[in-house]
Amino acid sequence: MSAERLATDPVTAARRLLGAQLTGRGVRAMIVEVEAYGGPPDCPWPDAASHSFRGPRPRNMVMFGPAGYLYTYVSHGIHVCANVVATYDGVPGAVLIRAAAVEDGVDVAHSRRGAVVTAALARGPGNLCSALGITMADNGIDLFSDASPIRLTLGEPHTAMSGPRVGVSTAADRPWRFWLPAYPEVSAYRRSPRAPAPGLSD
DNA sequence: GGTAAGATCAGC
DNA sequence: CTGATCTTACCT
Repeated sequence: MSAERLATDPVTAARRLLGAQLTGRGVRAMIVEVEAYGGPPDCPWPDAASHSFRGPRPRNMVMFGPAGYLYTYVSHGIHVCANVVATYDGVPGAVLIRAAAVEDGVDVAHSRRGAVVTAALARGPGNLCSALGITMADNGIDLFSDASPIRLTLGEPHTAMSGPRVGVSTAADRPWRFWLPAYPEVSAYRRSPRAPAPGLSD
């Protein structure tokens, strides 16, 4: 069971997810950009930017479960974003999948995204879920089960770049985003307009 | 029961 | 830079 390789701190899990294959509904893509998210103040990896920071809630329950499960949420009422749950059962942590390079099923991904898009079909967490057909109905599924419509296959370690996470208003300087160099799917960095001046947070 | 903010994206 | 669009969480 490869899920054991994700039963570790969110940063290590994030690095291990780079280069992994995510297969969903006729599309196979290699993960090229991720962000680590931790838990409440009293856990080993406190993280004010994490959805689990204020403890378990109906929405974030799966973040508190075992590693290797899918946590989805709706952002700004518009986009679905996908996380892979990390850490140990009972300790919250997750890795947001921000971008992937579509390697198989390009036509399927293309039809889901719309005619205008040419390259970078899965650039950005919302676009990625759109391309792979991931919805809120997939929240809580086991990514390592043969029965799941979305599946994950880990690969070999990669050399990664790192930097601050995109769009978060708290802990804005923490370098918990990781990506593989030279992929056009990697997002441009955008600091949240609500974040304090660089150097003053976290 | 009201309201404000948000791990986004596309179009000016 | 701004608007779209809606769920969640927190307040009264």
